[in-house]
Amino acid sequence: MNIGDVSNQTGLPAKTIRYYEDIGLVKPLRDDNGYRRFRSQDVHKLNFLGRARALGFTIEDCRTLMALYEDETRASADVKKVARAHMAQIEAKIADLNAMRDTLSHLIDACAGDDRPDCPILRDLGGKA
Amino acid sequence: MNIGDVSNQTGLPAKTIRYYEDIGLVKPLRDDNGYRRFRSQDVHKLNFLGRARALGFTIEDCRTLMALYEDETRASADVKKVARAHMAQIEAKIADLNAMRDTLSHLIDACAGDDRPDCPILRDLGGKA
DNA sequence: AATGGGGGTTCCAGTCACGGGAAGGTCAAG
DNA sequence: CTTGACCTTCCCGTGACTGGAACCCCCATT
Repeated sequence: MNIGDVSNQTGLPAKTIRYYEDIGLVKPLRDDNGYRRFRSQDVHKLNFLGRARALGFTIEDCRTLMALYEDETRASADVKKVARAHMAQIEAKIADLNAMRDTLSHLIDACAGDDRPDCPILRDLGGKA
Repeated sequence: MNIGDVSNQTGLPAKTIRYYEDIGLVKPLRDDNGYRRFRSQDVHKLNFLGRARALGFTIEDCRTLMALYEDETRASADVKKVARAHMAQIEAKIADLNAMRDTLSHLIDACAGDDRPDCPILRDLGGKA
């Protein structure tokens, strides 16, 4: 398979696939004309990566998870540890965003949103709370 | 005031303050020795920027908000529009993260987390759902 | 044989909002 | 006079790509 077919099958842009090769996540073969030739195991790996990225894992996490995936003697505890650390990050991010949203929500509600200049949002940002 | 004092007063790193000057958000004066000299209005602007950034506004949003802040003839509707657009982004992000967290949460719960290799997390990533 | 179009390739630059660190000038205190 | 804490500019790196230029390859049509 050429990169275009793989892109269609996995939903990953060709650019992204090349990037993943660059950083050593996949190692497709090469045809005589220089084209990448992807085996089914490469496609499988790329699907794995796509799903892991969709769950928000960093590339380095993906590298770790791939290694565990391919290691028959892994301990599921190691996988769980990575997943838990990642979930903690996500929850922290959600908490930050919720705080922002709550503040913004109050300010937006308090703002008339008409053609007059008076605005609680700018008052707050200006520090005259 | 020199940059260090401003950094202490605003809580912004000196690097950030220099960066904000670079991109034209503040325009401190200069002393003969080349040091930046910040007037109170500069400090005020930087505090504004710090608060806007803490609410997650992009630098370009900050630029817009600053311009509105300094425009006596603004319409609060314009401010509200920027804030609403930003809040929509935040809510979209929160929704994404919540979806990730829910999926991760299920997978983590299903994973034994012991020394055996069997792992639902990897099974899911591998596509054998 | 030339051409056109739709593949593919590499490499370079840009994104966003800074942070790290080097190399060097300035200033007040001991 | 030297130390140490400031300040300056400049350039590189971050994460995970994306866009674009310049070029090669292959098949089909004129």
